[in-house]
Amino acid sequence: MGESYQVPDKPSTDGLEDRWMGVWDEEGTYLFDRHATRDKVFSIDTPPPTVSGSLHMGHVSSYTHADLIARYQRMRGLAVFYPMGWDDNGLPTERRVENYYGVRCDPSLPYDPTYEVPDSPGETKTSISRRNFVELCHRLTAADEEIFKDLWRHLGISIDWSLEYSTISRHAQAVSQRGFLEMYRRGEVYSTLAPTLWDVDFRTAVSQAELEDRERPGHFHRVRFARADHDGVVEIDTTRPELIPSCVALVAHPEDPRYQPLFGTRVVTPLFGVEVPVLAHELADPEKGTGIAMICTFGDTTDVTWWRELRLPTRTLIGRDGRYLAADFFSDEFPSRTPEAAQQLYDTLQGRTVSQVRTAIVEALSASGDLVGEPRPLTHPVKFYEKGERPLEIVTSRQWFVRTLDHRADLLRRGEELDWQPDFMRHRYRSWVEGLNTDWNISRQRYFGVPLPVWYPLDGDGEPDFDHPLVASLDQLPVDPSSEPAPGFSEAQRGQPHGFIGDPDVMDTWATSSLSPQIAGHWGTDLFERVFPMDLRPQAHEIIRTWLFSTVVRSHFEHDSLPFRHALISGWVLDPERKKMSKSRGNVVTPMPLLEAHGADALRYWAASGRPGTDMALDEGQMKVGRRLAIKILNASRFVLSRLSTDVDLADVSEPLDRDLLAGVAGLVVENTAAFEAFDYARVLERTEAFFWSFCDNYLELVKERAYGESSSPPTRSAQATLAASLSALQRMFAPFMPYVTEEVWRWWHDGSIHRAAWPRLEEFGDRPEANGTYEALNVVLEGIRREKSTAKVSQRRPVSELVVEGPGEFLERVERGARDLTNAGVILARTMVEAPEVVVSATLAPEG
RNA sequence: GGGCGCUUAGCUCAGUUGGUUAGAGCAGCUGAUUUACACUCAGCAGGUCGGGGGUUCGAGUCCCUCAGCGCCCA
Repeated sequence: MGESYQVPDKPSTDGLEDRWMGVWDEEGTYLFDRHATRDKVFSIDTPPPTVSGSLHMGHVSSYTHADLIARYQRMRGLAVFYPMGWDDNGLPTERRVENYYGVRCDPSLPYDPTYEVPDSPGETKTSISRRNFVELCHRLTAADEEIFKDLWRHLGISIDWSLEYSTISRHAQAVSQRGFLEMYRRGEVYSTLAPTLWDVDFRTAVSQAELEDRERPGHFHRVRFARADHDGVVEIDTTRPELIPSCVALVAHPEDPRYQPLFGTRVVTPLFGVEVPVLAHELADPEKGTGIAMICTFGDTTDVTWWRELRLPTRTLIGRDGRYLAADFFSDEFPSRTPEAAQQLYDTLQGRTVSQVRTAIVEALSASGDLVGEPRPLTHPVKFYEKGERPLEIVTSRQWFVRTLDHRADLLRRGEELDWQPDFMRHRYRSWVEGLNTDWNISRQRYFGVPLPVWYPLDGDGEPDFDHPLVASLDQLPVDPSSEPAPGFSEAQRGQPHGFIGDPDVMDTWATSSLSPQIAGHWGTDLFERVFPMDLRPQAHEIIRTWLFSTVVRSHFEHDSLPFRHALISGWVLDPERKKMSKSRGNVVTPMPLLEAHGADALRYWAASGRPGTDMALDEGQMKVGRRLAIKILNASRFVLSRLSTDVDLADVSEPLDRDLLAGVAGLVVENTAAFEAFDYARVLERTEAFFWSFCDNYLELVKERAYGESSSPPTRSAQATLAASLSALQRMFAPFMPYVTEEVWRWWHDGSIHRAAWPRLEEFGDRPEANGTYEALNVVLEGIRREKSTAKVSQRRPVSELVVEGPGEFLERVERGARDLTNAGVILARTMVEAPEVVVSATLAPEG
């Protein structure tokens, strides 16, 4: 035999991560080939994580899943476009900056170039200018991004870091603003003054996608309205008596016989004496309360629907800070029959919060006798901003909207077109699109975001003309309308009659991240044509209605296509007791300590057991198993390679056992390839691992003497060639899962990275060996021998003085074909084969000594 | 209220189109021991596949129904 490979004496998993991470950087292992044509590219629309959030095990799991696919496709020979973005713009960052530095943004303050950040946040928040605030946002997110990047790199996520971007970068801003302008040009966005869901603490509009219902305790109050022209009263039930002064009508179902006589008549609101009509509408629920409800402007989204469809007046009470505004009960807006009393009461309410007013009104209703009975407690769903702490109010404000409702049918069709992994996730998308009830509000009254690239002309009185916005030109992007003048104007004309004002708002963060393919792919360049539509969108299921939906919307408008072909949806990581991890439960596990304790390959092993769409429990036991597998790969590779000739030849594979083993490997390759194509990475790992463990415990035990005997006889060469071919394929099939240990063992006998090596193909195995049952038959006999020895509590090396194998003729033939290896592995001194219908193995053990 | 998913060994999960006696890993128990690996190896034990009903020669798998858990939408 020729020379053998140089392998370490005592291989270890320690230090593999630092070594190979550096080598991959130096060698550019994961760099995208920018010259590859679209058919040779596999492109991934990587989720840009919110860097202001904390790192959690969900990141480890979800990004590992995507990386498994990326590594597989790279080994298939495709140029993998795998960028990384950071979502750093938006409210989460602002909130983190406010808490981290103890500051608050006050846009009315001038920029202070000498501003120094305090060492620690003070008791009360310091007000700083918008520009100072934005600078702090940049500073903190830059630091946060380094922490995230460190985890991704250690985990071995095979990102091409030259493609890194962030959603607040100038490039992303330019793309985002261009996307807006293109939609504006085509009439897909519009601005309007409309009732809008509003968070009174963050003082910004929020979109339907950011809502969540929370069960909250409340009370039903039965309130008496007097009929305007007759004696008698109408009783309504409401959970929001504080809105009585903004009541504009009562409403009941048109079919409801109790209220049909009242339709068209008028009633008078209690306490405030305002006359309002009684109207009919299908959305009134006869089952709820007394079956007749008050419509206020605005208590909830149903009020908005009624207000719009019944063309009711607006009586605004709640301001953007959640406190009661001034109201004039002597004016036409609040036409009161008893203005003095109404005004007197209302003046005590002005400036107070919603909950304070509720208490006051209930007291007043009680005193006036308009409250019927006691308030009845109930639990009901209340709409909250998902990041908010107080119920949303509805305020009237000017906002930019993307037209989604008009395109519902097209968007549903896009959802059907998309390949969902797992398939049932398509229901999430469908039910969301079917339930859309407002267009997508993309403007936010916040600071750290992409500005709307829009100005408004001022008339002679200095009033803005919102219906004729001035829009930026494409070549000036990115643009900040609050510091740059509108096209055709000078900065001196800002705020002047016949001048302009800039739109003060920024875009919703999803309005930017919905363009992640265009940002990462550099829309407008040849790169974009090479990567779009993306092949894969990996993401978590809770952002189907936000990120996935909004990306589909933008791509549908802009490119008349889906933004990606396959959506790979990850489940959640639950704590070891299968409870959802949350800060309030205090059961959140951060990845870095686990990564240090078990190693990246081990964490990836655990993550890879989570199938798409399935929640998985955090399981350190699985990580330990993963680490053991990594060590086994190391040791087995060392054993095989340390005495393996460097000039083996597959044509030398002649022994039936070897041919059978190779047939098994070839079958595994076929299965694994099909499973990976179906995104079933978990099955690939499971099967490869099972095969590999048997390979170590059975095949290696059977052939070690033959393979590493002194001679270079045909049986020895056959075993060596088989070992080389099978080890090579197994290492490569493990490579996507355990990038570090496989790189280590691969480099013992190859130049270049295993992660650039070819995924195993059937053709590698020469003349396609066919299974002949030898391996299986020998394993059955070995198992019988081992059982005898184990039962006798003796060493597995104890010789068998007499082995009797009974079984069908075909079985005995198979055993006979591997008799030499069996004799070596089982230490068999004598053997008898007996033809029989059932397989029975009995071994007489030699005496000790 | 509508929808989706899950329920298999103590734990975490496989189980492909219905087909021998339902599998794996971990944990448990019993052993082995020095040249690949103690981060090892061998063996053993452990399940009326959530309940009920149905289709079928045959059901963990298909249908109906009930229950529990989780989630999505309204």
